[in-house]
Amino acid sequence: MAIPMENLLEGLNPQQREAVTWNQGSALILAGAGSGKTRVLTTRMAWLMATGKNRPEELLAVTFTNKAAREMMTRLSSMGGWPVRSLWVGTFHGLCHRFLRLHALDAGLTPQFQIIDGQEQLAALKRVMKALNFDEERVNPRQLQNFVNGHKEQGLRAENAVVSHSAQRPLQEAYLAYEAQCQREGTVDFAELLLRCVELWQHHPVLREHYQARFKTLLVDEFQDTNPLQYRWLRLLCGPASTVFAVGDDDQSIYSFRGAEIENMRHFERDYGVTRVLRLEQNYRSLGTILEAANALIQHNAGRFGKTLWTEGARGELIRVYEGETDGDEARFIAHTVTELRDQGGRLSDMVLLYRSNAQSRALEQALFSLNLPYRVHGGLRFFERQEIRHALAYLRLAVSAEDDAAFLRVINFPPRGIGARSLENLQIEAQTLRSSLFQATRVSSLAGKAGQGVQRFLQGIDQLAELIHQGQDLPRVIQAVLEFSGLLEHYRQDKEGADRIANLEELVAAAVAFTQEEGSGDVLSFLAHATLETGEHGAAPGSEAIQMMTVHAAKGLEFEVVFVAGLEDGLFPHENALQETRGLEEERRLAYVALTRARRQLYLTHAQSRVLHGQVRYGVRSRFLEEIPESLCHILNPRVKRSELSFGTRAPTSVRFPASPTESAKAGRFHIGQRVRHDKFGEGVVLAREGQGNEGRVQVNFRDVGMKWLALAFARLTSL
DNA sequence: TTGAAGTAGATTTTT
DNA sequence: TCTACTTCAA
Repeated sequence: MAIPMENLLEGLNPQQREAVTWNQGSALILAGAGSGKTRVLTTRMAWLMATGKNRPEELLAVTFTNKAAREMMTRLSSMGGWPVRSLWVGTFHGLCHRFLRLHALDAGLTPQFQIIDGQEQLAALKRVMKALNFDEERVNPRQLQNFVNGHKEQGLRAENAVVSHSAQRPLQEAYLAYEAQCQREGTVDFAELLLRCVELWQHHPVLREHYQARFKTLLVDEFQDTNPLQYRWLRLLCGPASTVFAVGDDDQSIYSFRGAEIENMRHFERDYGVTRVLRLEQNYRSLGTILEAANALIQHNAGRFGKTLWTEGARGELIRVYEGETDGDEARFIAHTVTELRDQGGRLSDMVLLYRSNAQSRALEQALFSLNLPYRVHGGLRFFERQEIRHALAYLRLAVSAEDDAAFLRVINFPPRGIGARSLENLQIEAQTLRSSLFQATRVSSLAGKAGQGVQRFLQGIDQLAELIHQGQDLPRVIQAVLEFSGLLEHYRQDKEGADRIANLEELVAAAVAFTQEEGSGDVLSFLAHATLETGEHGAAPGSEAIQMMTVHAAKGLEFEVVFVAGLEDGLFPHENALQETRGLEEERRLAYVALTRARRQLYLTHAQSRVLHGQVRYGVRSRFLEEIPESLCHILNPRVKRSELSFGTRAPTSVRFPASPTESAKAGRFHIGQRVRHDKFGEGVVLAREGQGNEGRVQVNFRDVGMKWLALAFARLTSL
């Protein structure tokens, strides 16, 4: 044993210790925010192994994110000398993928099956609709996607779909056709990974019993986020002699729109004979006042398991509440405060700016920018989601599986080879009569002769690629070959803005090198799965000194010294779509609870009297969630002053305190925000926003005559007035 | 094949 | 009001 037992349990509080050493069957651990949940989970695994209760191969731990899975692995390996790499620790999707690769044929899949992400799924559904001659007016592709995923998350195939209105008939029909199309093309979407796995075990009792006997302990992280399909998955995998160790927090359930059901926690109690729920309530993250506020807020929800966070630490400062006059004012307040905190020695990377919806980031970014504060917005495109990367990988996919029409369509005319919509239509017809894939149809079609060498070269290139893969050529070299023959590099070299894309393509080769080293093999299929399943972190680059900006959803699981929550108005947060029913409102409240509990030391809650939304000025009321936090915990920064009492005439106090003054924003460069400028063609205007550095960036200018324009500084002839 | 022009849709999104 | 996407003309 790598670590003696005493050391393993050392430093755990009594509740954590009880959870770790639980010995009475399945357990449900109610783990509050910042209560050391991951530590308990990993120590539990280590304890099971150290006591000889389980051998490593008898454990299976499942999480929702790759990050969480990695964190568990890292902690485990720091705890001792177990063969961590051989452990079954991963995301639901990652583990399902593993099972399905092992038993592809039994699951009714081609061994070359490819995983598609949400975007590719949407594209696939649009193709289905086209094939069925469905009007995008009548059936909305997004709605169809929700229909499909919603059903899959409930474990329902198209044939069993719930069709309550006649308007849903077409949706079911499309779902049915989509299933067939995926089967034909050898693609599997995210929900399908789970569903196939469940069906695999249902249809193959021998397999199911094998795994049931093998995995003695199943550990589940973030249990409150499981959907019915995942619940069933777990139920099937858990054998008569196995136990489940489920860790979750009903108060942090914020993904019901993705099919998650908190009720699963109640079902769990019932189905797994849980007699006592263990609670981790001691919080190691936040100061007392912050916890008090969070506790008070969440108490307004009904039907909770119930828990109260507490800390041995100090109470800390009061929560600062600021009411802006406008959203711009709110943003300037935050930017000013950030500056102050930084000047007092605070680190920007210890601060986060949270909001309910991405649309809010704009105004906030503008304010930060004009004070020259570096910021980092989370939630943009991730590495493997970039267009050029998708293209490159599509070539790879096509080489692996000629049936993959989605991949074919992505690359047949990119870079352009003169294959227009017309030729594609003909191809499609040809493929249909031949009952073959588009790629195969291309081989025999007249198009190959007519449209000339481009297509010939394309066909040959894919064949050669397939040959390289067949020979076992190493992955980076295969990708290099893709880049060369496809013409992607050449294409982006012609493109004015292609430099970044070329850099990313080179990065792809680097990623392949890294992957090959980590995995110890350069299997193309594994790499493609990796690309879809692990879309690449888009978190702040480590070491970058910038304030982070993200939605509250994205902040779950993270913590920061200082947290700003902006836009606390009814209609925004809680969001208006959720105001109707209690369930929705309660989820919004949990979301607010998540937001508050991200803070270690300082918490700022802000809102605005008016804000511009969808181009219209909206007058908001302060969020009910603010009212639910005891006033005694708050320091209201701007006690309401009646306009008539002001000596500034019509100006409100807030706009006096936080002006977007030129002196502050001038630092932003030659064209600072608020700067009046002239353009040869557009006339006079005012700079409203700016992106990028120096001459590389672009500015948004509101021209008196022609309105708003974004102008690249490198090209636009702008003169300051 | 590109660009302009028009139009729907605008919460959150671990995989 | 903005943007992302489709449609239409050249």
